[in-house]
Amino acid sequence: MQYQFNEIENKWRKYWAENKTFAAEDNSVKPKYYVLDMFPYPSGAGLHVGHPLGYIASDVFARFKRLQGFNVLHPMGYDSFGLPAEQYAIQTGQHPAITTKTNIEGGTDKDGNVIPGYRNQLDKIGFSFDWDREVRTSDPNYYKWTQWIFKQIFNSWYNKETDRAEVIDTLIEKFETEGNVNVKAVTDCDMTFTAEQWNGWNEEEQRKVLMSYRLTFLSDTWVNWCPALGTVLANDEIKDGVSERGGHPVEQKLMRQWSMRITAYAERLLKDLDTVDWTDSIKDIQRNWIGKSEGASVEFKVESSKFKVEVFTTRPDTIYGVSFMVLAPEHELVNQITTAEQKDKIEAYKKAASLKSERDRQSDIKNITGEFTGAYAIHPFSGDKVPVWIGDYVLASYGTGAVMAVPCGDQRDWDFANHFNIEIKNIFKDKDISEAAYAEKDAVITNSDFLNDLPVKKATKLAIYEIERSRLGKGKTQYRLRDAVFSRQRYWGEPFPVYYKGDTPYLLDTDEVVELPAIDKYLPTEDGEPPLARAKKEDWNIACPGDRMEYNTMPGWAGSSWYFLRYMDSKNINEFVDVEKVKYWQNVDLYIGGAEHATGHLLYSRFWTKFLYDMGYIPFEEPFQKMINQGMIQGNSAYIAEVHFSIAFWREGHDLEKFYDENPLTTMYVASEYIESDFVDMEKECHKLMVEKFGEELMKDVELTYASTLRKAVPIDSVSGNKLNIEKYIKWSNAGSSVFLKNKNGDFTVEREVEKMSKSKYNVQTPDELVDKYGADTLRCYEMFLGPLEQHKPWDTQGITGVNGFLKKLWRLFHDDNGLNVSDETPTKEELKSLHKTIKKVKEDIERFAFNTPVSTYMICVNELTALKCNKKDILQDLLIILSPYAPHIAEELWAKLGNKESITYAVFPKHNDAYLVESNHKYPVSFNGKMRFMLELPTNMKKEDVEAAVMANEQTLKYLAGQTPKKVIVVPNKIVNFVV
RNA sequence: GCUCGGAUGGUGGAAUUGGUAGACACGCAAGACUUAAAAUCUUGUGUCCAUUAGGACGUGCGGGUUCAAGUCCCGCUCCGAGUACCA
Repeated sequence: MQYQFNEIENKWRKYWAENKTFAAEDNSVKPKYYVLDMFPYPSGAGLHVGHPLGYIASDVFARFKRLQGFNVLHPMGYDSFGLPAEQYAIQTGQHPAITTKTNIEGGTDKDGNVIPGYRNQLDKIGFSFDWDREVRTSDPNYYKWTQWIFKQIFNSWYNKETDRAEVIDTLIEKFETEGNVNVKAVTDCDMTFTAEQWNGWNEEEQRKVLMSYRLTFLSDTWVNWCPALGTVLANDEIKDGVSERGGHPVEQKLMRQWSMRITAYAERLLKDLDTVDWTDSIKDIQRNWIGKSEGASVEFKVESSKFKVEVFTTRPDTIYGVSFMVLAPEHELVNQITTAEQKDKIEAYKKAASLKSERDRQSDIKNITGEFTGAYAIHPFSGDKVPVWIGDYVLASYGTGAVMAVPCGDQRDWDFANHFNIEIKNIFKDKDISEAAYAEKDAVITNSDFLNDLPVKKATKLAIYEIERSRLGKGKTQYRLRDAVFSRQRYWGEPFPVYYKGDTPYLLDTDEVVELPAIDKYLPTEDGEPPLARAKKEDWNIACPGDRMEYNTMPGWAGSSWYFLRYMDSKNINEFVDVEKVKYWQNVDLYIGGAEHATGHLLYSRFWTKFLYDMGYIPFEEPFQKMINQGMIQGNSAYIAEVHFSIAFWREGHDLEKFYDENPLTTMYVASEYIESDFVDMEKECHKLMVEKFGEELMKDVELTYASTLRKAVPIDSVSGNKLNIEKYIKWSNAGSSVFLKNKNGDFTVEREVEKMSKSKYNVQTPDELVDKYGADTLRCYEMFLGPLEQHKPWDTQGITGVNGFLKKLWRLFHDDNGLNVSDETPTKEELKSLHKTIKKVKEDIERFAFNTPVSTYMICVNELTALKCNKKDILQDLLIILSPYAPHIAEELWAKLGNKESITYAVFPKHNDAYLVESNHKYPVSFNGKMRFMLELPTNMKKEDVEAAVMANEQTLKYLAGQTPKKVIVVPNKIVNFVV
C-alpha cells in the first residue's frame, strides 16, 4: 500500500479546519506560549519557497509546544496596506481593497492573470494557524484601533522626571498653575512662560505650544521627499540614498508633517535591548541606528550681533583647537549673520545644496565645498575671532545643525581647513598633524589654557564643568535617531482621525473609525495635495466639524507596530485588546522573520509597546522576547550559451534554400564546457551535428560562420543537477530546429548561478508545485533540512528526494500490500534505544531552536527501525508524536489508523528514558600527574563515585598505579580523570 | 572607514560545555531485482600511500595555550551583512 500523500494531506487539512484543532483558548489554566511570524504583505506574485521557511520553523515550534502542554497562540494575518496595490490602482483604477482581497483569497486580476491567493498557498503547507484570529491592517475594524492609538499618542507628552509618557492633561494642569518653568519634558519648545501667560492665551495659541510637547506632532520639518513616489519617506525606507521601494531618488524638502517623538524613548530603546533574546547583529544595528553619543552643547556669540550659534560636540576637551565654525546650509541663522558682500555667494551655495539629492551629497563626499558667511564668532574662552562658514558636510537634522570645527582632531574639519586655507591649531602634545588630523583619544592636551597637560578623559570632564559654570552650555547626550515622520501623501493607508480649523489640527471627537473615502483617482491633486484631498467633505463617513479633514495617511509601519496585540482579541469592538487577555498572553515568546526590519518595524513596535506600557494598557515593555531571523532563500538560476551562426550556400537553387526558410538553422546551444573553446571548433562541431541531424547530402554545400554568443537563462524545471533536459527545454522554447552540442560524457551541462529569485531569471520555485509533487510534509521537512534557519542559502531541489524517501520508508515500514501492518509485541531493547535516542535528541534540538538537525535524527531512527524490521505499535505511537511537528499530515494519518480518536495535536510529547540509553558511552580521558594516557569508555548514566570506582578497577589504571593509592582523583564527566600519584 | 557575522569532502551541511572531524542527505560508483526503464534494496565513497593489514595528512592561512583545538587566544587572507559626512 503506497504512501498517498495527496489524499492524506487533503483529508487532514479539512479535518483540522472543520474541528478548529488549532484554536487557542483565551482563558486557559494552561501555561501560554505565543509564537508569531512577521505577517506578509499580500502581493499579487504569490508565495515562493522562501516565504514559508520562517513559517514552517514557527509552526514546528508551535506544534512542539502544544505537545508539551502549552496553550499556544499561533496566528497569521496580512500587512495589507502598501504601495503595490496603490500603484496598481493608479494604473488600472481598481480599488486597492479589491486587489488586496484577490491577492489574499485568490481569483483573477484585471488583466486576467490567475492569482493563487496567499491563504490558499499557506493552507497547502499544513500550518497550524488559528485562522479565527486573522487580522488585516487595511480592515476598518482593525485600523479603527490604529487610529485610536494615534489619538492616545497625540494626547500624551514625555515627562523626563518620571521617565515615561503621561496624558497631556497632567501637563496642561502644570501650565495652568505654574507655567512651564519646572516642567522637564522632551520637547522642542524653547521658550519659558508663566501660568499667567498660559492662561491669557487663546485656544489656538495654547494648542500651538502643546503641539511642541505632544508625542506625535505636526511641524515644518526637513523630510526625505521622493518625487517619483509622490511621498515623504522615513530614514529606514531609504537605502543607499534612494527609496527602498523602486529605487527612486530622494531629496530634502521642508514640509508640514506629522512626526512621532520616538527620540523621547531613545535611551529606553537602547537600554532594554539587554532584556531581549535577539541576535547580537540585530541589537547592534539598532544600537548604531539610535547612535548615542555623549558630549556638550556650547554657545558661540556672533561678533557684533545678538545672535548665538549653538553647537554640539563630543570633544569639549578640544575647544581651544577651534579655528572656525560651520553651519548647515539650511541653518536658520545663515541669512541673518551673512554679511552684505558675501550674500550672493552664500545664496548661490544654498541653492546648489538644496538641489542636490541625498544620493549626490553622499557620492560627493570627496568634494569639499563650503562658503564663508563673512561673520565671525567669538571663542567663548579665548575670545578669539573665528570665521563662520557654511558647508553641506554639516547636516541640518543632526545635533544643532552647526559644528565647532577642530581641524587638528577631526579629519573632515582638517580637510575643510586645508582646502580653504584656514588655520589649523595643534592642541595635542607631541602629535603630528601636518598631514592628517589626530583623532585617537590617547593624546595629552596642550595650548589650551586651563586644560593644559590633561589627558583626553579628564580634559573632557573639566571642560564640561567649565562650560556649565560659565553658563556657556551644558553636558549633553545626543542621539542619531530622528523623530519618525508619520505622514505619507498616499491613499492606501490609515486616514488620520484629524481635522483642521484653519491651520490648527484637532482630533475628531468620535469613537467611530474614520474610513478611507472613495475617490475617483488615486493620484495627487493638480495643486499637489495628497490623493485624499480629492474626497469631498460628504464622502467621509465622519462629519468634518472644521474646515477640512487631514489629507495625509499613516505610514506602513503604523499598522504593523501593534498587530501582535490584536491577535489576542481580534474581534473586540470595544477595545484594541481586552486587559485580561493581554495579561494572560503577555508578549510574543518567539518571533520569526527577516532581519531587514531591524531599523523599521522592529524599532517602531518597540516604541509603541513602551508607550502603551507607560499608559497602563499593557503589562510589558518589550513586544518580542526571543527572535530568530530566517535567512533568504536564493534562486539557483541556470544559464546556457546560445551560439549564433550565419549560413552561406554554395550552390544556387539548392533545396537548402527552402529548407532554410522553414528552419532558420542559425543557433546552436553548447554545453558549458565548450563556452571557453574556439569559435572555429564551434563551427566545425555545429556542422557535424547538423550533418547528423539532416544528413550529409543536404549539408554538403552549407558553410557556417560564427556570429555571437548569448548567455540565456533557462527554466529551472528543465534542469536537474547541472544537466539540461533537452527535450523539456525544446518544448518550452520552441528550439526544435537548433542543435545541442553535448560534452564528452554525452551530457548537456549548464552554468549555475545563485541569485535572488525573480521571474525574469526563470528561477522562481513556488511551494505549490513541490506540494503537488512530493506533498506538504516533504516540503516542510526539506525546507528545515536545507541548513540552519538563519543562514542565506540557495534553493536546490536535488536533495528533496532524500527527504521524500524517508517518509515513504516510514510508511512502508508499517504497511504491507493489505494496508496497515503493526505488531502488538513488546519492543526489544534495541528498538527502544533507537526510539529514546530520537526523543532525546529531537527535544533538545527543537528547544535550542536548531530546526535542521531533527530531520536527520528522524531519518536515522527510521533507518535503524527498518534494519531491525521493527513494526511495533508501541514504538510507532511515540515516533509519530515526535515526528508530528515536522510532518503533521502523515503523523495524523497513522495516528488515526492506530485507533486514536483525538488529533495527535493533543498528544503528549514523550519523555525519554535514560535506562534505554545506557549503552551510549561517555569517554573519560584518564591522566596521571597531568599527562593524558588513555581514553576509557563508560556508560553515560553512571554516578560520579561509580565512574571513579570503574576507573580504579580498570586494568590499565591498575598498571599505571602499580599498587600505589592515588593521592588525588579528579573526575568530571566527559572531562579528564586526573590521578595524582 | 567603522561595526557584526562567516570560511569544514564533489555538494548542502553535522559535531550542543575543548574529547574518535565529516552525522544525515545529495551526487557519484558498483551490484541485486527487471526484457527495459522507473521505483526499491545492498555496498563503497575526505585526500594520499599500501594488494591487504595498516599508515600519513586533513576543518581559509601563520603562530600560541592544552594530555587533547573545527571549537579558546594572537596575527593575517578572503567572502557576506549593516552603516556611513552623526561633529
